[in-house]
Amino acid sequence: MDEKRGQILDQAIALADERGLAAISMRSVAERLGLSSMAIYPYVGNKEALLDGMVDRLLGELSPVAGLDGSWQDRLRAVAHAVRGLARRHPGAYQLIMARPSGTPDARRLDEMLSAILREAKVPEADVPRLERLLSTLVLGFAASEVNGRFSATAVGPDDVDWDAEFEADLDDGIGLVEQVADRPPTGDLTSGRT
Amino acid sequence: MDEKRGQILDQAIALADERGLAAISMRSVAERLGLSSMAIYPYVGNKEALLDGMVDRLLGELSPVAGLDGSWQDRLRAVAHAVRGLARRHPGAYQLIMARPSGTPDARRLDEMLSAILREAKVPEADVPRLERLLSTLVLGFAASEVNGRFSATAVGPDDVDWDAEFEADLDDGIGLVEQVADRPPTGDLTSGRT
DNA sequence: ACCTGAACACCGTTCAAGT
DNA sequence: ACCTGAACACCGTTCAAGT
Repeated sequence: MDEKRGQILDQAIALADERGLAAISMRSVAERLGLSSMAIYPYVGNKEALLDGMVDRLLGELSPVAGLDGSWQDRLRAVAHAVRGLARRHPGAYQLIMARPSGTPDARRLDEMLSAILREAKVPEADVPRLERLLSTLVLGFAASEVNGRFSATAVGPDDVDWDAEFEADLDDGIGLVEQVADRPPTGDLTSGRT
Repeated sequence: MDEKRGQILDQAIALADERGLAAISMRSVAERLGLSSMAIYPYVGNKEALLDGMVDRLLGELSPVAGLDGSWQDRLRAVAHAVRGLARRHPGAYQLIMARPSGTPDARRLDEMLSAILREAKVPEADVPRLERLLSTLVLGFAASEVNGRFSATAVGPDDVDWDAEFEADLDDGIGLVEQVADRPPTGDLTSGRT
């Protein structure tokens, strides 16, 4: 059953958020469902596939934001806020998204949302894929850093950082960057190989 | 001895690059040095500390770029190229840098280089820490993505991406973003708490 | 001072077996 | 069809012991 697979992934994500990624084992996840470790193999394949499944399930939480309308700036803000919310709801599991590339439909949805936004911003077509990668690095990276503390080592002195304000300022700068590229002759096609 | 610790870390990094991060175990690293697993504990502490030590050792490879002169644009390019080179020399070990925050002296050097560059670019002092975090996310994130294939799932169709050209274009946009902030009234101080 | 080896409580995964 | 339990080759780490 596909529903059982979903339950397993949800419990794995909950366990990662509660006890950290290191607490994830085939045994611990199965135990959370009252099963022996071997009982979950038919549903998730193996541990690697379990982790990939968790990533995909997390990205699925972003789909509500796919159907929004409004200006491209508003939609970019909405996507970025959705990613940040995902990271905060899932502080343990989120870093899997940065660590594991994923080519599933749910994973592509984020890319497509960003590409659509860039096209509406009149970014030259040749720059869209590159800027899409740059933006997603920025959005995913900001959320990851806020959550996993890469920046806490960096943070200056004893002051705390106002992450809400920093997030909005970064978003403004990201929008400025997109506008800058849109108002400029295209960089040239960066793909190689036969078209 | 501190020299022995260095040898252990170097062998651990080499092993990660050759066989992947999953191949790193206290036993496998020790075996590479002809030792039993327990023999390396006095030098590296435990496995977590071993991984942190690897991160710090990797970041140490960036120090040659700290003493460069030239325009801030040239120096930003040099830092970014150095990070990218590090990722390409160490495709297996590099992702530890993204995954593990580090507060050691070698880790701070990169932050300080970027902050110095931003100040020379006349970025308002209140924006320096934020932009420093944004830039390092961009630089580290780009290198990580190129190396670990997060983007290969994203890449459009059957075409290959010219990463060299994309890297330079991203660098241009990053410089444009810095100039944009430098030519603007400051966003206001984003740190909270008593000064 | 530096290293080894046995031991313990874990892993992921295979396989044969149970209902 | 779905699940269990024993087993195997691994882990990280502790501890007592060797030189």
